[in-house]
Amino acid sequence: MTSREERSKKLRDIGLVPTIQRLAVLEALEGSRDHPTADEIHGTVRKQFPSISRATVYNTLDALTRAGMILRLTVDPAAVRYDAFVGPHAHFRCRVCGTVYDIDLRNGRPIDPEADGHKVESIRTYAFGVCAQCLKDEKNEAEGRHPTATQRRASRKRSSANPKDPRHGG
Amino acid sequence: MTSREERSKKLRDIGLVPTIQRLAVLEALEGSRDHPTADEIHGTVRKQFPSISRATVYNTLDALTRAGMILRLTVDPAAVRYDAFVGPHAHFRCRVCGTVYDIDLRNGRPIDPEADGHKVESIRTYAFGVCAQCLKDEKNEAEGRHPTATQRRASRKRSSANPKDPRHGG
DNA sequence: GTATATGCAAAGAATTTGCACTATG
DNA sequence: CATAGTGCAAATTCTTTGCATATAC
Repeated sequence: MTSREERSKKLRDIGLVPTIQRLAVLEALEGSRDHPTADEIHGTVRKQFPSISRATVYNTLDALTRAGMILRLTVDPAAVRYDAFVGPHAHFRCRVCGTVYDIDLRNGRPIDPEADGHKVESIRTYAFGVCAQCLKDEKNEAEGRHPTATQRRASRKRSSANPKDPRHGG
Repeated sequence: MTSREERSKKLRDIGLVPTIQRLAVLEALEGSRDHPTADEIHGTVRKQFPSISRATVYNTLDALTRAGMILRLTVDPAAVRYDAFVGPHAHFRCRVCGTVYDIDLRNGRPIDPEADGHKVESIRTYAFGVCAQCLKDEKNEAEGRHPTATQRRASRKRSSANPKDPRHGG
C-alpha cells in the first residue's frame, strides 16, 4: 500500500483503471490520519493536479468505497469523511475542534470513557445491511413470487429516504 | 410523554416556551418509529399547521437535541435523522430500502449479525466528546495560561471541518 | 408589554448529473 | 480504436440565516 505499483495493482484488482487521478486520491487518503472529507481530499490532490475536478474525486471515492478498499464515515453531521484504514476500529469526534480520531476496539469491550485521554460523552452504534423485510422481498422475487401491491406500497412507505447511497464499505 | 400537558411541562423544564409548533414537532417525532428526517417531520407537522416553516422545525429539533430530549442520528449519509427514544439502543439502516430500525443492545455484547431477522453486514461505532488536546487547551485557559500561537495554529488545522454542529444529545 | 418564537425568502454547503473531451490498454 | 474516465458547469438537496411579524406569559 505504499508504492505506486502496489496501488495500481490494487485498483486493477477491483476493476478500476489506475489513472493518475485515482492514484493521487488514494495516496492522499492513505497519507492522512485525520479522516478527510471529499472536499479536503480534492484540495490536497489539487496541489499536485490543479485541474482535477470534484466530480472525479467523488467518483473515485465512491468506487473505492463500493469495493471496500476505503471506509465511508458519517461521524460528522456536516460532511461524509473517508478512512483508508479498513481494519476494525471505532471513531471519536471532538465536539470542540471537530477532529475525528481512531479508537482501538480492544477485545470487543465497550469504549473506555477516557480512551486515549479523550472525554467520551456519548457513543452511537450503527449497523448496516439488509433488513428482514427486504430479505423476504428478495427471496419472494427469486422464487418467482411477487409482493402484493399492498406489500409494495408499505415497503415504499417504509423507505422514507430513498437509499440512493447504499455504500458503507466495511 | 403522551398528553399535551406533559409535553408542555417537558419543554418548560428545559427552558423552552411550549409553542404549538414545538408541541407538534415533538408529537410527530414521538409518534413515529422510523427516525424521520427534519424534512419528513416538517411534512408531517404541516398537515396540521400548513404554515409552519422549515426554519422553525430545524430550530426546534436543534433545541430539543441540545437539551438531550431527542437524539440526532447520522446513520443516513443523505440526511440527519431524529429519534425521540433516548434510552440505550443501536440503529440499523437497510441499504436496500433505507429504513432505520432500532436494535436492542443486550448486556453490552456486540450486535447479533442476524438481529431481529436483519442481515447485518457491517457495524460502525462512533464516540463523541472532547478530545485530549481540547481538554488541555481548556484547562490552560482556565488556569490563565494561553496556548502559544503555534499551538493555536495546529489546533485550527486539526479541525478541518469547523464543528458548527456539536449537537449529539445522547 | 417585552422577551421569545415564527415565517419567509434567500443564501450557503455538500454532493450529483449531463455531456463533450481525453487518456488508457 | 474502443472503452472507461475526466472536467466543467449547472442542478439538487439539506440546512442555515436575517429580519419583519406574531405569540406567549
